[in-house]
Amino acid sequence: MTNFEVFKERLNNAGFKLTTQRRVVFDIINSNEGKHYSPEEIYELVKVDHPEIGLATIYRTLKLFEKIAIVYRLNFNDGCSRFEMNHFEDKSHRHHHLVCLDCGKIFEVKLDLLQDLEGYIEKEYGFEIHNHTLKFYGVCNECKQRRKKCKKETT
Amino acid sequence: MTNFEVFKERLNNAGFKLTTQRRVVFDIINSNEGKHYSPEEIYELVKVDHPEIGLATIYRTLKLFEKIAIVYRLNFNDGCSRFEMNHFEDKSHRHHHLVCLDCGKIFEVKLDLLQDLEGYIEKEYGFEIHNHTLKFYGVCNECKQRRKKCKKETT
DNA sequence: TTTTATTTGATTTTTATTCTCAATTAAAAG
DNA sequence: CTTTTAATTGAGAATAAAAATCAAATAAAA
Ligand SMILES: [Zn+2]
Ligand SMILES: [Zn+2]
Ligand SMILES: [Zn+2]
Ligand SMILES: [Zn+2]
Repeated sequence: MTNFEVFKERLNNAGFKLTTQRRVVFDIINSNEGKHYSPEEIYELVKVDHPEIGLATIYRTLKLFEKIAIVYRLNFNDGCSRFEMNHFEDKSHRHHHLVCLDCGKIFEVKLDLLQDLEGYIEKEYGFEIHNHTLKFYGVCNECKQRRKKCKKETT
Repeated sequence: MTNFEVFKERLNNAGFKLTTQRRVVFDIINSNEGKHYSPEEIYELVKVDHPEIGLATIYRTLKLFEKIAIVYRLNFNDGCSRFEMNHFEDKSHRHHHLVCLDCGKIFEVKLDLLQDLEGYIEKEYGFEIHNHTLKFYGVCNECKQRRKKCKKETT
């Protein structure tokens, strides 16, 4: 079952229509693995082939996609929400985010490693975990190298 | 060293003045462990004893506190930032958040348990971790009980 | 006490997101 | 393939959190 088929099915199950607008937004997010687009960015990409589609529709569509679990809404404290595919076909595909405090780049970590913690929480708090988001803030490898180099040059 | 002394020191080191407004906002956040207040909520609490303090000052102060690592900015996707003390005196005090999808309540988990994952990330990605945020979404114990009860009653 | 740069309150401005509503359209029914 | 119907859309207005502005106030250095 392809992502698109899952998408169609979820729309149907929730009683929503498959419109051109929804298909276009889906395609952009689905074909940009690893990107974390804002509504405005998606709007710009949509405009290229579909200048008739309005920004309000982008916002509405993303909200709908979030509701039927087609996308995840991410927050990197940069003044807007960002979105990425929910890779439903592959549970192990969930990932964490590394946010570089220097260059602002976002990296993805495919390994989950939260089983212990989740087990503890479910047992200790009786909290039934459905999902999680984990972000690490720090300095990426590239920026670390650059810092070293600058240090050397000033010595 | 008390939280307040650390607060004064950090203001000083960063070259900022200790004003009444800053002291009042600090006191409210510092004396409300476990709470996650929005700027508006802090504004309401500040008003009780200091109706002369304006909302813009609350926003400015929280931004400053975030910069000098007095507070953390939290995001629970409810339309505003929320803030809590950075418990600097005790590193092990960092905690994760449990967000109940039913009742919206926020719970805190004091256990970190991310050492393995952090070690893996530092080694595998060369990413130097300074901080992290981890949220779990699910159903809290209370809401789980309520669901069970409702199920029984309808049987 | 005087000086000076910082900070503040009040207000306006900005900007992401939502709302409104008439016109359009997907898809169910015939 | 039409007709019907309710959902959806585009354009623009409305909302609301947060930031910017600026003259007046004030902390802290001299
Ligand atoms: Zn991602
Ligand atoms: Zn970097
Ligand atoms: Zn907390
Ligand atoms: Zn609950």
